Amino acid sequence: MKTARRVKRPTLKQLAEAAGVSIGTASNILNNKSGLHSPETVERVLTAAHRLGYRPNRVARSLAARRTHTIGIVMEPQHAIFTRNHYATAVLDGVVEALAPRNYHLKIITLNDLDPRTLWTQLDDGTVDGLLLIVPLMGSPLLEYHQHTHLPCVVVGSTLPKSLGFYCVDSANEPMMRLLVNWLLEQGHRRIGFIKGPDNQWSAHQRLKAYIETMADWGIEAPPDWIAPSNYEYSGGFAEATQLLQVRPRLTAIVGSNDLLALGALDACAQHGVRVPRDVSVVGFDDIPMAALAKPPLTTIRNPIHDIGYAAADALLQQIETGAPLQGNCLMEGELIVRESAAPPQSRKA
Amino acid sequence: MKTARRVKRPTLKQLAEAAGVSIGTASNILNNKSGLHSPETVERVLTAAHRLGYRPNRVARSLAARRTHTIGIVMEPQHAIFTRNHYATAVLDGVVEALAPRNYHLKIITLNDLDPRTLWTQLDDGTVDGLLLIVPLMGSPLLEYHQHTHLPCVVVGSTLPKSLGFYCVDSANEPMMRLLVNWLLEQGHRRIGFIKGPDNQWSAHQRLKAYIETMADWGIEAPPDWIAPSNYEYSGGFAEATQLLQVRPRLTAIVGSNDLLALGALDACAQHGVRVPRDVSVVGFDDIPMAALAKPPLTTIRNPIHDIGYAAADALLQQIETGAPLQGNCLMEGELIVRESAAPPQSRKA
DNA sequence: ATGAAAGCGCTAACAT
DNA sequence: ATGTTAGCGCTTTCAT
Repeated sequence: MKTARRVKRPTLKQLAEAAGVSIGTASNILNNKSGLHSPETVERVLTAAHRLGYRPNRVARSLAARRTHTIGIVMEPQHAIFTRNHYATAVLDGVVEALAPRNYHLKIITLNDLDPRTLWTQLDDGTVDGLLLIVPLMGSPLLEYHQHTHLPCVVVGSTLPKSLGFYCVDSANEPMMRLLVNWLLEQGHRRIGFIKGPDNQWSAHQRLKAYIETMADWGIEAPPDWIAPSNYEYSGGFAEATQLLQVRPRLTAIVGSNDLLALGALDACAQHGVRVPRDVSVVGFDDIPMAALAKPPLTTIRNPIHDIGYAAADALLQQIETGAPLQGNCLMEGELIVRESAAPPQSRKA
Repeated sequence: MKTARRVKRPTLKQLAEAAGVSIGTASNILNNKSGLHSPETVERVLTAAHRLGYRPNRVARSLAARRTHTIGIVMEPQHAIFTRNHYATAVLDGVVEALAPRNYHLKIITLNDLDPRTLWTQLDDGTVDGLLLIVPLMGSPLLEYHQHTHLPCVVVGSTLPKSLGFYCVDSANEPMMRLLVNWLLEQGHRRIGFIKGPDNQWSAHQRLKAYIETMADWGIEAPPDWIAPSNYEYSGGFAEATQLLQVRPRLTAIVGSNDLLALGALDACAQHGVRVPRDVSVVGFDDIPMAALAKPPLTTIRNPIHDIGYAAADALLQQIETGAPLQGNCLMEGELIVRESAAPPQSRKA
């Protein structure tokens, strides 16, 4: 029975000694910069590494190479709860998927607050090669990014004004919302209500704009009481739909500008004895997992969030590795998912 | 207009020079090891740091101090999809919450596979001070942990056999399932079916055991066809409930050993015209967000997953900082959440 | 109270 | 093809 205690992990130096080569040679071989090395030397080093149980110290490597092979993902503090943030969770999945095969690592950066005195020290601390900013909000200190750091950066889930200088990967909010509203109009709906997301999110404004413009395309000017400002949450959808149900003459359809809002609207309808889709159609935006399980199953637009996360990570790595800043934005579309919560409006027996 | 380009971030050395102190002094002051330093020196260093925009390089600090202030969270490869893994997501939230105020950082470690040749090099690479193992499975190479590394470690979501030598933070699966089944029995149910989780998860065995024993306490020996092996997923619940609905004489209640199974069961009932809870009661385990929104809302047990994540991170940090291995396990309970998917059995008009 | 100096474990440029 | 050496930016003794 061996009682040898390996107090410390072997270092490259020890490995080199054990293999009878120089430390530089050992380093090269372990980093696959061979082809320049005799097969037997390679063999000797690899064998010794295995025998000693050598494991490279990535921290030392990062310091010397000035590359950490790690990226950070940054959220607004109030959004940093994954169980209540399907968007961030799905982005995370996409990022993880993009990183794994490229052997990059991922750091979740959780900010307690966005105090500008400490913010940039936390973000730019040498531990990451680049940053993914998840749905930065209007007015966020994060938008001053380029004044404070030169770390490569990609914005996810907000399509920012060009002037801010970020490369953004996001849903094509306007085309997608147009598609959705257009479809409702084609189904025969004219009196369509809209529950809007929070004022500090770009996507909320973009989706609302698309709704208004699409209605206008059909010659309809939506009055203020058809548009309910809310917050992208179930409870908001429930509350606002309750209001929209009071509009007279009645609305025949309600657009939740995300699925959570629509799900809340669905339950508000059920609670008030309004049948969906017979009395009113309800549609959402995102196609979160719960949408398909709703009663009735929710008609919505698939938001390719996972792919957005993947593409964003991909773009960031490219920027890190080429050093070239990315141009323009990447806006991804998603198709309409027709389920059972929407149908052509019934002619009503008044 | 300044056109100065800061090509490189200032280093501690430059800061020290600028402040006219030695590098060691500057280091001490920045790390709040003052009290040993004259106020004016402190002042000079801090001012210089601010003026230069000095930001400590955490990588260098980690190398020198041999502490990274980072922990890693490790999942089985097939579970590393957060959008399909509410458990891991909720644990993540708890961990994030525990880490933030302590100024620890978090690395998500995504393994493509558990190949033992590369596994430990990936886990023990010097970038983390400790590891959180999320729901390791029976037979997983991760269980050989202590043979391969001495990194501090805490297991989350699996209560492992003592012999494996891990400190585990987990739900108190047996007491909680006992509570649930007991309640059903108290409601008058006797013919209670059970949908079991996957064979490679300890929790599945523990929950089943509690079901069987609680039934036995009431003098009931559940026959094999009351127990449906499945996989903790919605689709499994749907399929197995469909089978359980065929059992004759009829079951009056079905226990999904997690909420997803119960949700599937709920929909299977709806699909087959079986009314819940009138014809059959359905209960779950976990209280995931969807449970409350189900139709009817699901009666279940609250699984304090977030708190488990928090406690696990807390335990790990303690172990890292004291160096003392933790003793025993930490099993957390959760209360019964009575909603509308379960009711006393109806006497049936045959 | 402050400074000097020796690493931490590795990469990369250069020399041979 | 291999060895030597100078850092990477910081912490931490040990002197003073």
